[in-house]
Amino acid sequence: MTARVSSFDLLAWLPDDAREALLGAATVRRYAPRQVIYAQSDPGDEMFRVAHGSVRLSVMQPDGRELLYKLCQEGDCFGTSSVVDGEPRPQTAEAHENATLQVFGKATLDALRWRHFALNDAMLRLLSRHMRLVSDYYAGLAFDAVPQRLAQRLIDLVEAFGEPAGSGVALATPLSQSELALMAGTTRQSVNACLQDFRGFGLIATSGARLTVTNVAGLRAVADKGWRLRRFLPARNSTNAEVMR
Amino acid sequence: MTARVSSFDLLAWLPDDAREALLGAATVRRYAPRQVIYAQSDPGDEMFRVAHGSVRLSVMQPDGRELLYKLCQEGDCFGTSSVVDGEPRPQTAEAHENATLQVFGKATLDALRWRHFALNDAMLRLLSRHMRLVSDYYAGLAFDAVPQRLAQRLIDLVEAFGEPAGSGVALATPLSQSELALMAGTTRQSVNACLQDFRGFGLIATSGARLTVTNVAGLRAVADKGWRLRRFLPARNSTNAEVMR
DNA sequence: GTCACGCTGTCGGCCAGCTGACAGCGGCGG
DNA sequence: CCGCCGCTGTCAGCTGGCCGACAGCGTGAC
Repeated sequence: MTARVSSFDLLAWLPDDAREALLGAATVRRYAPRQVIYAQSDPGDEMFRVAHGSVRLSVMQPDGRELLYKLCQEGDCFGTSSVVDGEPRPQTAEAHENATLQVFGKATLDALRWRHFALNDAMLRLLSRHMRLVSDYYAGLAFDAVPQRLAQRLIDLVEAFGEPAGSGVALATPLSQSELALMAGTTRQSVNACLQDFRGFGLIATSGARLTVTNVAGLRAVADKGWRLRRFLPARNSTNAEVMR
Repeated sequence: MTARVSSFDLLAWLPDDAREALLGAATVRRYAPRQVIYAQSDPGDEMFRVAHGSVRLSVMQPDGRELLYKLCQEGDCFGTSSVVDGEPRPQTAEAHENATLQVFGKATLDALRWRHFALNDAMLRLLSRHMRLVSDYYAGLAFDAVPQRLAQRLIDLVEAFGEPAGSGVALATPLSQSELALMAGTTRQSVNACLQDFRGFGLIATSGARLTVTNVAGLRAVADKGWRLRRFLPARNSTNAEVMR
């Protein structure tokens, strides 16, 4: 499940003329942090692209629990499924930081797909990628333990929002432990325990909501091979030490 | 999570001329039960449609655990993502019963998408549906308890493979409890306990591997509202009784 | 200053479901 | 007929992680 598919930028896969046609047809909208772009199970026939800022994609369970499965960065497109199949929105999208979005209506997209055939390929590819993302993500939820999932989320985050800083990679976006919990599909308390642990092994450093990853390779090892919370370890830690090597 | 999307039949969404063009371009292959059509992480550029029989789609975890997330019935198409994005197969496909498949190569599909524009729409829709299926499925894994998941899987199964029989709907496909466990993402033992329980409440009847659902509405109530295994109930069962009403 | 609020850090209790183990049972091959 | 194999049925024991609770801390409003 480590095969992360990076880019969700429809425009990047288009030849120049098609890209320009799309950009010309786009409406631009701005959103404030936490402002809802669309809500799960709403009808909808617009696709979005993040021009600036970041957007949270989350699914809400009937019982009220929430899963934050993707933080979109600049270039990422979302909201494609409902445009394509006319079914309700499968997820909620809201602005994370201040966000500027390009909006494409279904009618526009359909028309442009006729004029620029490459748009068909690009949209197929986009859906396919999104599916891989979702299934990798959920498979992790079902099969990996909390520390692994959390490590994986941190890796995803530094890949998308990391910026070099001193002894490691700092996250450009501040994230509370509760938000991390939503991403990893666990509770704040468990996230806290894990982060303590990661810090203890020198994988990350924190100062407030500011998080820096100091050992990406180590984190990746945790995400791949597993890890046990110190809380649950018998005595002098063995397994974790050898994971780190 | 109850919004099941039923059909995955690309051909059903096409106008006659496009459908016939596709059928004309298809190769036909036959597979014996348990024969592998393609394996997860293989490269691949063919899409398949079940002409006859049934096909298991499963994902294998690095640790060897397996999840059987869809049993394809006649008409269902699969293997689309790799055709579209050229990435490795995200799942393993193998014949469940004897199966006859129509095979469509990437080159064929690309060419036909030019000549029959509707094929673009149909493929987009297919991917979108598949994504919804996968995410609903996994979300259930992450959020629902074992009895709910199992009930949901049984409902899916009767919808796809049910045939009226006496006092209920019988499954045309015999399924072992281990296979049900793979579908529900749990263990054989838990499946066993659940089935006992369901039987005790008159939701299902079994004779060997032959399974009959006698109360679909009741099962749906379990899938939606929850349920506790009798094993874990305090004393005289309260919650379950009221779920049944 | 101080109050409120949201965050981090910590702990004990609890429980669903996984693990491993074993018994019984039916069908099939030799 | 016997032995094997894969299936169902059952149980005791264990454990990862959820839940509720509470303390401390920093920041911003008034």
